[in-house]
Amino acid sequence: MSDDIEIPVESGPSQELAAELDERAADGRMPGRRGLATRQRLLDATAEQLETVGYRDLKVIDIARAAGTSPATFYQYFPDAEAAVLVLAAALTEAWHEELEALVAGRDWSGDPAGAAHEVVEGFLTFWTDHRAILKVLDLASMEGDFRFRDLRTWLLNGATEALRDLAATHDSGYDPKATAGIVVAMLAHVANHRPGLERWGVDHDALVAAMAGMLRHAVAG
Amino acid sequence: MSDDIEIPVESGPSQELAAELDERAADGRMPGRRGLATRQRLLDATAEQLETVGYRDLKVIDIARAAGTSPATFYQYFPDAEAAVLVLAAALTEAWHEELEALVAGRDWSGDPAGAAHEVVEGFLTFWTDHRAILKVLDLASMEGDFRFRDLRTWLLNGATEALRDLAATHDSGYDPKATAGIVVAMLAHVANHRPGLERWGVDHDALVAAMAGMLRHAVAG
Amino acid sequence: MSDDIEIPVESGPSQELAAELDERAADGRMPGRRGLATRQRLLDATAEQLETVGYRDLKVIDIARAAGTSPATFYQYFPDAEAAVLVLAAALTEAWHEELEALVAGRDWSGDPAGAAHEVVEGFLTFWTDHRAILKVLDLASMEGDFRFRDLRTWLLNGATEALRDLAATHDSGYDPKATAGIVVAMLAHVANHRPGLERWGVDHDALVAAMAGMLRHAVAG
Amino acid sequence: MSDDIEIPVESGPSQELAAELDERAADGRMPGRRGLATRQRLLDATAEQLETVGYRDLKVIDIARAAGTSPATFYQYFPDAEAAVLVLAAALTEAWHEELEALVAGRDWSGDPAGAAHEVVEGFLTFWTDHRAILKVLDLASMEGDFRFRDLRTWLLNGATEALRDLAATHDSGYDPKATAGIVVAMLAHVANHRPGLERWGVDHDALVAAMAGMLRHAVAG
DNA sequence: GATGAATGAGGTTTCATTCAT
DNA sequence: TATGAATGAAACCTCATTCAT
Repeated sequence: MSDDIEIPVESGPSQELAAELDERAADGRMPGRRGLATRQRLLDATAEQLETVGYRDLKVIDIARAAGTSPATFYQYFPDAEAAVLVLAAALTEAWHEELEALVAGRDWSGDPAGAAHEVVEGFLTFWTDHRAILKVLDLASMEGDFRFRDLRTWLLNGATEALRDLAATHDSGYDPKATAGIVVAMLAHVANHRPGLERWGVDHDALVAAMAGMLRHAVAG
Repeated sequence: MSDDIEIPVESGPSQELAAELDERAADGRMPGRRGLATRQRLLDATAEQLETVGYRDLKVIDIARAAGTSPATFYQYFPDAEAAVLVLAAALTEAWHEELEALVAGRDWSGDPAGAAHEVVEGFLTFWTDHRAILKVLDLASMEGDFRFRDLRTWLLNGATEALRDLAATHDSGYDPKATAGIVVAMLAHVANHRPGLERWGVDHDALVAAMAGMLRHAVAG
Repeated sequence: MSDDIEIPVESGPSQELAAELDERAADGRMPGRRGLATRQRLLDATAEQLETVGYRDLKVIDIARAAGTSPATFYQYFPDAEAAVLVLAAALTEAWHEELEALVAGRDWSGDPAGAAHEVVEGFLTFWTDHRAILKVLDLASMEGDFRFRDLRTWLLNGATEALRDLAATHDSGYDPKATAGIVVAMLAHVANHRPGLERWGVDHDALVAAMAGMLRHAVAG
Repeated sequence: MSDDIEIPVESGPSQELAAELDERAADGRMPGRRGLATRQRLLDATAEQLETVGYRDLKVIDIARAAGTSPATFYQYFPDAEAAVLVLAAALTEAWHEELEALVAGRDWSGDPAGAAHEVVEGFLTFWTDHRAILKVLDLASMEGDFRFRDLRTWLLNGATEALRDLAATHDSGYDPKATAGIVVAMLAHVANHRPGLERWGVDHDALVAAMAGMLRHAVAG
């Protein structure tokens, strides 16, 4: 283990992000009620575009159209399309960081480990599916080394991962609990991303969940 | 289980791809030695761009420049940038399909299951790291539902996945062997993609490999 | 000489300008105390922008921000950015027309022509340097044929030029006194504009002033 | 005098300019015959625009239209409109640097100083009028501190200015010959720029030339 | 009086793509 | 075979300007 090089994500995403996430308009002023509503419509439209056309083809002009405004208005609230995505990702992180932690930590692992594992897997897959558009961006941008997105991703998953690590640490498997936790989350994330492919290949949902729950339980609960 | 809707990937990538992959030039003729060399330079340049700028920013103009030619020449050999990527992906699939199968199947699972699992994990991570640029595209495009890339990805991993499934089937874990195999591959792939992130988070390579090997062994060899 | 086509600038800038210079707000009403203060802040901000970014990049949005207001407020007082510049230029003209005349006329040319010439040159350079931002606009717009700015420029310099002409007329140099006066002012203006360049080229301030004073004295005082 | 801080313009415009002036296209390659012709058409169109609409309103789209091409083509040859202007200015400098020097140095100053002065003034005014559009940019940009343009301007006028300095140095006026030369050139330049204004004010061409020639002669030839 | 908010309009810039050589 | 050259098309982005509050 090398805890010493661990980055401090316990306190939330980095300070640098703050500047990119604040709600001020292009002229530096804080928008009023109406402005914030427009901003929100633009964010909704961005999410919508992300689901329909993907990150690669995200265009300011399309977001604006979908929001019922003009590109000029978009630029009042965000410097570019990526900034809006970043806000969405931050909002997702904010909203789900603790929920995901609770998804793992709030289970009866000692009384019903199989049930706990099952619930975690189902909960995780549901979460991932519900938000796959943004999570895809988070994944992709992280892979490409974008610090802002990677920090958000780390923070989003951090609570759950640490809860899994703590669980894994309670029994001696002979493996690094941290590594185990990381791997489990990776497994869940990747399966969630590629579920359609797996199903097409002939693996149905229940079998998938059962097998993952089994692996999860074995890994963290012995 | 629904083996009945399983798509026939055993025989290699779909026929539709063939048209996109052939080596004929824009005028329908088969290029000669010199033409093929140019085509290859363009492919190499495409791979290079994929590594440096990523899929999202892949541009014909940059590929051509990197290959020391002009865009016009590029269009002699490929209809667009994606087509070149497709060729690269197909070549990777072609070259590694059996290697990956052998990576799994060619191990002494009964004699030294721990060693076998370890070798599979290491081999897989190495493979993925060496080709991460193209594999990233394969992943991304698969996630976005592109059939051509998804078929290639399936075919690339098919040998290994089936070998894992067969292994898993030899002992009764109570779980669907196919699901198990799919999950194991997913785990390997995702960890490979996010290795830098995991290491930054404080998990070093050896611990990661050990934990994955443990999970792999438990999943497919009991 | 063609005094007959001479335009009558003796009485101040043209009537046409009046409309552009009045202090009424966009709605035609005369602003009150608070409104005039805002207007003045906008003028100050315009001058500030002129000094920092120049005429070419003057933008209503920047003026408003620098004044601590919004563009909408700017349009309450001026139809566009140029109008504010015009007001600044007119104010400069108003304030300096007589001062510049006195700078020339109020000297002891018969008793101490060398001293008088020296004082005129120094005074002129100082004036020009202090107001170079607006004078640059006056120059540029005049060169581009804008009547409003050219009339202001003419009126600004008129008193001084005529005083020089009168001086030149008192002795017979054989040259047109008016031409002489115009040339002298041109020399002063251009040197003032390009002082940094001349100094970089290796001519220091004192040498410059001395030489100009010499030429000025010879031209107008024989 | 402070020759020690004199910048070395004897060898032509700075090296940095070279990069901005070379004829390579946007892709870094050297255009062929046809490409260079197009480039030249764009330069001509730029000069034309400069004369009709001025520097402040120079637009790539207008240049392209005037050249009978599209903006995209413009960007093949220049990074922006200013770059084209810079090329024009450099070409003017290149073409006239020696001519202007000869205009001063190639006169019979000892035999017919009045005639020499007259010819210099007339030649200078003609030159300036013929190229006023670009010279205006050179002046303006120099005043705004743009090194590239200022270096070009210095180099353009350098030959003539030094010739004037040498002349001034041959008789003891008591003034710095360099300052005198700089002032004379300033006078010529400014009068040339504002000739229409002076004529409107009632000074006709001949009187202007005569008076300037007189001043010039007195300043440099005693 | 002041200004939040919205946007039409228009120039900038980049690229994929074509075609004649 | 290769490519110089040109450009349509489309997105980006910025501002001047307006209007309702």
